[in-house]
Amino acid sequence: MGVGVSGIVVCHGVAAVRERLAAAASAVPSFSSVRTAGDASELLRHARVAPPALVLLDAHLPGPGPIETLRQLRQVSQRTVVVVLAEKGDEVALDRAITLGARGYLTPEATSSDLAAVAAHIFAAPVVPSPTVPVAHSPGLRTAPSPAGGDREIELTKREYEVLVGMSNGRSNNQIGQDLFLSEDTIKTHAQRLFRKLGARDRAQAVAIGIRRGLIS
Amino acid sequence: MGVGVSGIVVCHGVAAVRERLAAAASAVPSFSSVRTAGDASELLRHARVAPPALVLLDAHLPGPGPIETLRQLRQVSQRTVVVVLAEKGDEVALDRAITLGARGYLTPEATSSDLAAVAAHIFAAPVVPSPTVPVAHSPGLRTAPSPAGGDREIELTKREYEVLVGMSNGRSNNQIGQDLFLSEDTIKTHAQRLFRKLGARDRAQAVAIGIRRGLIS
DNA sequence: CCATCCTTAGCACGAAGGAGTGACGCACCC
DNA sequence: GGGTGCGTCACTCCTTCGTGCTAAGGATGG
Repeated sequence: MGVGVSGIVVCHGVAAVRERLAAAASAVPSFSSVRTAGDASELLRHARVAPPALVLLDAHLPGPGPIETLRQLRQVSQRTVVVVLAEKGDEVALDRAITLGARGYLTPEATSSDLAAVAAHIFAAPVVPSPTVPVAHSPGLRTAPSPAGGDREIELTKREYEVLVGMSNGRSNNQIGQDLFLSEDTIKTHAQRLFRKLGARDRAQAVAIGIRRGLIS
Repeated sequence: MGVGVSGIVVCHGVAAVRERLAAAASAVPSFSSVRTAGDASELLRHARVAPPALVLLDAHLPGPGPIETLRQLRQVSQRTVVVVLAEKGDEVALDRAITLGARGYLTPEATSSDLAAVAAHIFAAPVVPSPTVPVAHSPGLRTAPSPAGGDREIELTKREYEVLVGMSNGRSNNQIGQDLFLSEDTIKTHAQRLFRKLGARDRAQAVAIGIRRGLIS
């Protein structure tokens, strides 16, 4: 039985293909909230507004191309599953897409049952320990080494970590400085290095990245 | 065999008890980074700087008292396991502490082996699916309904959710406005209500709370 | 119909945040 | 010895954020 998949974006340069696939997707019972995008920027806007669970991505997308699009999509929506729309012979684009995290491919002629089959395969629920027994109520320290991964490891210094923790608790730079017996300017310096390391533009994104990567909890 | 527990804070009003317990904790092989606190504010400072895995908390803490302290600690460090230090007869304080998330109690005379036993019990690793098989590499949509919990559910409106997602991606209010075809001022309004609902002081904390509660990923 | 909520939007204001730069001490390592 | 990275602090400059207030339209539901 199919797992519910909420949030699908069909991204294809050709309106006819796009609409046909969207209709096919809407016909899948376990799918909900199907949207369409005609180019990369539209897809990214969708992703920023409401990260989709599944994206069907045109292998011959106009503009930046599917590879760059995939890369940008990854930055915005890490957990989104991407399936590339390509013809059988299109090995090159496909390989590069896979290395960037695409989870498979479909031909643009895919039917509803094709989509359902792919989704059932990809979204097959991994076995998860039941949280019913009291023991599992435990917060569980370090259950898995690192749920994230993918990119290279980021190592924070002690100070950077402490500053990041403070940020995640809604403390101002000044307050963090008081917590650590440091001046606010010093916190700003650490914050700046922290942002560079994490690739964050501000503290909100830094916290998001930090939690997603398991640097803080 | 004991799971490694890194970050222990012994918080007790009496220096002698505190030090003795800290020494006992340091003697446990699987424990590392043992710190002490003489009152609530010291404990909270420790927690803000580096969230501990385990806190031994005096049931008769001076000042705000252990209940209020526990409540504040919960806000700063959600995953920290708290064990209350109380005498056998102290049912009242104990009950209230348990409702606030304390995981058990010890007498102030606890020895190293007591601590080790408690830790082994509490930090017993829950069964976790091995991430070695390729299937488990799946991002896994909605594997568990909500890993967090505890407090009451927070319901965000569509707009609030979208704004929160934007924040977590490091977008400015102005940029979020462009993503949603809204004015920056409108984003501010949504942000304000978002902060209220989440109990956040700024966007960084809002993102932290949002992710921890599973509102966003 | 009225109450309530969501949504949108504006304005003003002080408080933070973030970029950039420079500087000094310290530890480590080649 | 010199390079590198970390930690600390200061200073400027500009941008952004967060808050308070007000207001109005639409949807919903009793």
